[in-house]
Amino acid sequence: MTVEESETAARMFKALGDPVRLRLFSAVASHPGGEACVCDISDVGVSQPTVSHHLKKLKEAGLLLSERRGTWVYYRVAPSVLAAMGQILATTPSAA
Amino acid sequence: MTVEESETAARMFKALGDPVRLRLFSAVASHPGGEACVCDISDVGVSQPTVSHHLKKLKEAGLLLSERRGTWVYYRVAPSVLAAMGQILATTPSAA
DNA sequence: CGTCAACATAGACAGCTATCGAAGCAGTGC
DNA sequence: GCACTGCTTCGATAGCTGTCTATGTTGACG
Repeated sequence: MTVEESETAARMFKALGDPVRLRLFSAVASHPGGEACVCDISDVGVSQPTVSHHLKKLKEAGLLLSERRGTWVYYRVAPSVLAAMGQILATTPSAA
Repeated sequence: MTVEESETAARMFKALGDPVRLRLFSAVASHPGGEACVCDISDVGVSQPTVSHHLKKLKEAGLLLSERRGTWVYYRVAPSVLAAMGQILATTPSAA
């Protein structure tokens, strides 16, 4: 594992290394249609600006994408992340 | 995803959310025999006390186990983590 | 144009964290 | 018992982070 690889992967792990962000990511990933607007998932126990802050971090880490449609902003899991999950399932020998 | 679940999982992600720790974990996991002594993996670009500090964090997160044998201390991936990996491979539908 | 709702940004602050050098502890071997 | 090696712990410090309140921005609707 190279230094560069470890830094990219660590950035993603780090983004998921907060309970609030993990619940937000999980909520987006498991939402019907594969996407959710902020108002759908902002009931995680912190204030609205804090939710926005965490979603920004998840976006910066490359885990989520956002798109504005009218008044609402919709978030969905980045395709590259889904691809990475598929990659893991395809390349892992049997069960570690 | 419950609050409790998210906190446990986030603790593990957070532990892997540092490039140095990720390389250490990777080095242990990919080492012949499934275990490695500190001297085998401590070439990650930081001082030796810092390596020890990171290994402690990985142990506290439940990702690694350590065992002293004579002068050396050996680290290996925790069985529960290996089991969790197997679980993911077994329960994930196809490719996310 | 004015108002309202949905999100984002700015600024501040307490708490955590990664890192180091120095010192301590545990075994080995002479 | 003494010195040496491998690793951990201690103490200090600079930098990051999660949270809040207050304020901006963007679009919808009369």
